[in-house]
Amino acid sequence: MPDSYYPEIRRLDLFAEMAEDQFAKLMRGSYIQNFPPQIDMITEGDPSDFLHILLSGSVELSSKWNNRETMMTTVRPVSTFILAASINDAPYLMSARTLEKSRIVLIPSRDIRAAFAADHGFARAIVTELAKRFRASVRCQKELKLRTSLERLANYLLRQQARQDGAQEFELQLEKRKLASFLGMTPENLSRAFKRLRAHGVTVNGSRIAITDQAALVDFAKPSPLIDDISI
Amino acid sequence: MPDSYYPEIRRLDLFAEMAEDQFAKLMRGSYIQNFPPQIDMITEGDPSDFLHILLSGSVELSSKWNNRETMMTTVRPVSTFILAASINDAPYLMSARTLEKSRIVLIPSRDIRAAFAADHGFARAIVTELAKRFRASVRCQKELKLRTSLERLANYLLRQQARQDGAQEFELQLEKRKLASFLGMTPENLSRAFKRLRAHGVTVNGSRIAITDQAALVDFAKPSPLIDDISI
DNA sequence: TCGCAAGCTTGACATTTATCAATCACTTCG
DNA sequence: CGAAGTGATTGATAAATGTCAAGCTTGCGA
Repeated sequence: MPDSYYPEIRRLDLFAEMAEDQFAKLMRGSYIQNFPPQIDMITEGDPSDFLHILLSGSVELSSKWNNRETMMTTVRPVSTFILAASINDAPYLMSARTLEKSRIVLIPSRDIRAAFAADHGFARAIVTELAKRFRASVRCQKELKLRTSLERLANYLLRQQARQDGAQEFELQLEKRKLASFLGMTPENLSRAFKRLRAHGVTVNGSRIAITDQAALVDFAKPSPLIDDISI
Repeated sequence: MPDSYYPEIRRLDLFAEMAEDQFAKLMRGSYIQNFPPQIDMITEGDPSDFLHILLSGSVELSSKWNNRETMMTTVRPVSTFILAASINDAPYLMSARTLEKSRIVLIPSRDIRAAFAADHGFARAIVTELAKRFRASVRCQKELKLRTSLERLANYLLRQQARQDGAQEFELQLEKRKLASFLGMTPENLSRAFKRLRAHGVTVNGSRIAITDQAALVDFAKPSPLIDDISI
């Protein structure tokens, strides 16, 4: 892999504390690949030979069962994915598909495990990262079990707003059909949910969302730090 | 904590590879407590000062939002819980309550983090454990999003059967109301679901389950290793 | 033994969500 | 420009799930 990508990757929490020589060694064994949009990169159930790092573009992780499919999460740069499978040398639990043209670094899982053994800063970073992701996953479960789809949408909008600097208006980062799948509902139901949120201060125009009555939306959504606050 | 408990704890994957002196040090700073049934030990949102190890009894982890409550999981001996919060020094995402009289070891989170830094075998065990739990959580999410409540129940029964050596008859390990909450449904709905499973080879008598037509149940439940197989 | 409490079940009904079909809006491309 | 395709919306309907109230078991203690 060309050295020019090193700094970008180095900036990730996962690699920030790693010793220089270890990092260089890890990078030397890695590949960089460019994928066009809508390419299936990973199929759930396959063995996990590489840790993936998304440098640019976007990737969705999804799962299937019995002819049904659901989007689990979207990955945005710069971020790793499939860390847990890679660490435990276990099969992927989710499939990955590019949404846009994407540049992706592939680090052999074997090298990751070796670096973990050799570099304590890296080991600590992996633990922190894994613990964070585990907690994110628990939050998702809580949301699915405790909230209706309308409440999930309302809280999703508040989270998106916060991510986009709290602006009153912002763009959805996902196609609506993908958003519906992510929230665990059908596109039709999402469409109706948007309509129902008008009564709680939300105006929709295509992919543009305006929160016209913040207080009303918050009052309805009842966001909780223990579900919605990604920083803890 | 009395030395007599050491071997039991030592047998956990988490501590198996730890150096003897590190392990002894960790244990010296720990407490052991006995809790009666139905005691709230941990409230979600509180800071996580201890890693907990359940030696005997059983504990349920649950979460609340907006006056609704759901059971997330039950912990059975010997097993740790709240590892991720403890590692990341973050607030608990779930509450813990004893189901039965329980004996629990409390290890200060600070000591866990110190041991992690000092003992590489322990660090590796923590990563393996966290990755395993993360994957279990992802599987739960997949199940919630991809399966109806009837399908979740059918697969739950197959998993329980496998855990109890594949016997044709076995006992539910949970009160039905708790099972309903765990599966993300109401007790009434669970009751009706059991009835509907009669058509797929399941007979229920109180908490005793008999799978009278294994093939029919499997055909309906369509268990998948990527959701149901806890060993990968 | 009786009676009560807790959990479970059942029925009737309401709400939520999904499905199917049709239409609309918008983009792409010949 | 106009046709075709894709995604979004809408309406009608069905299925899944929740709610409420009542009745049913069961086990325990007075």
